[in-house]
Amino acid sequence: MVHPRQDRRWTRRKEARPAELISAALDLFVERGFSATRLDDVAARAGVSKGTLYLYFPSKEDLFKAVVRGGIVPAIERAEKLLDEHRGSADSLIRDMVKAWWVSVGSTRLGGISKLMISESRNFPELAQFYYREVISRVHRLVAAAVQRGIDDGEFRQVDVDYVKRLVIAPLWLLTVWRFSFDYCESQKLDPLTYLDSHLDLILRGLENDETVKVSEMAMTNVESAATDSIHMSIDGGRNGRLVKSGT
Amino acid sequence: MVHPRQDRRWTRRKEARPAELISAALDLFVERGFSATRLDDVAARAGVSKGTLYLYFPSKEDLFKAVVRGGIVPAIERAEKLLDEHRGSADSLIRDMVKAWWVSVGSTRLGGISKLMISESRNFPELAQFYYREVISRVHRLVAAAVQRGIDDGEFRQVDVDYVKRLVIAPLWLLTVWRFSFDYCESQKLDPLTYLDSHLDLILRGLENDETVKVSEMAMTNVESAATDSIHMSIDGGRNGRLVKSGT
DNA sequence: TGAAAATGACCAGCCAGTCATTAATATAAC
DNA sequence: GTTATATTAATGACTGGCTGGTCATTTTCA
Repeated sequence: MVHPRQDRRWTRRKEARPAELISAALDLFVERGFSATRLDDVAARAGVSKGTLYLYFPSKEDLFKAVVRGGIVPAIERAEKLLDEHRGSADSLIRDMVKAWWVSVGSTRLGGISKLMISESRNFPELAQFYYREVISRVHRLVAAAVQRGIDDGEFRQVDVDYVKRLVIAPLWLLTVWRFSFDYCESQKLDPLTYLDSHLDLILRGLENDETVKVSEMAMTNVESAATDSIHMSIDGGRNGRLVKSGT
Repeated sequence: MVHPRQDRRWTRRKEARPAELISAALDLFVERGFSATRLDDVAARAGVSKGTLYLYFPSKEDLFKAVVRGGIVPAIERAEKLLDEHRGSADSLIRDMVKAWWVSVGSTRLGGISKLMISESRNFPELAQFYYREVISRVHRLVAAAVQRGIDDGEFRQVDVDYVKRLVIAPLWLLTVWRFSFDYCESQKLDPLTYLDSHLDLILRGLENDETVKVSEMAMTNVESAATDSIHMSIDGGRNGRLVKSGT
């Protein structure tokens, strides 16, 4: 049996094709949007012809689904694992989750998919539902669980997690969308890590189970001191676990 | 001189056309996106033929610019006036601004323009720059000024307004984008006003100039009381001025 | 009756998806 | 090893539908 690659240095074989096509498609979808992406261009970027593309994906929409499935879903699975295994304060859990998101999605090409889905959801409802089911609802569940844990542990005050989960996510969403739309319009660039840090500080401070308020109110009326250990802990928790400021 | 409308009940005359076309275009752009909107449809919705549309707008892109200019810019001007004329805490100023945004943009068709711009920014860079210049940068300036006022007055703690302004805006952005993309995917709808309220509570609490912490720390060490008036005011400010919960 | 406004058939170009054809590779036969 | 044959992979010219934009013609109105 003769080894398959001989005259051509590396005749590309069937197995590699789908991944190459998906990677090329991700680039172009993110760059130009779904409709504006030409399948000829996707094929060309993957080094094949359009006909070949159709050997592996029955339609443009299926190609898109494959892009989402291949990129985002694994990242979510990692985050779900993080939630399960995390030991420590809800504060640090949320910080870790945001950091993980930035490393594996936000700062990469995958970040562009959020924007892509926003853009195309109306015109491709089936795609939107797919994305909602496979991505958004899972992320929501993840964040809600983290916030709920904080409430149960008395670390956060009582809030409606269905709303708060969105408030935790919103700035992340904006960050990716921004990077893929108006970023280049802005002369003075913002630093993503500082931005995420500000967000975490602000929102976690907002969530703090604020015994301190009661203390100060009591102080105003009569009593001079009260148990403040737990507060102090949560305040401290709001300071540590910062994102490391290194890569872009 | 015979009055112009006679046989036809209200023969529409030149002056009304641009506004009618812009309104129809807004509907369709928001609903379908820029590329997917057919000029035939825009014309039909405005009750004219495509040829007529071209009498008033030289191209699809110009029509789009007119839509943005006509809808958003006036709303921003009102907000700028609000900033100038507002007397009171920065807390209530921000609440008022968010409320005004909801009433005149967020809850209306205009909200769809944000999503539209996100979607099309890459394919129409000139449009994106126009929008950035005329809308985004002005909104940023507006919010930054409000936050800065709070800092200057000692109501908010020292924060980097360039980042915080984005954190104030992000949930609003997400809300409109959501309404025009994934809203229908979700069985249990979220109430926009509760959402905005949660956001304001959380972020304004996060911004509070937290003398209380110092007070409690001091209480733990030695001193028994301190000036807490300003804190109390800001805490109170965090409770009043809520959005009225009536219309959708 | 003439000017202004409106029309809609038409064109040119674009692109997702198809398929008859060609190239590459595996298997068989000698 | 080599030739013959079968099978699988890849190609790219083609098509059918669509739509931004045009313009010769018709309608409206002063």
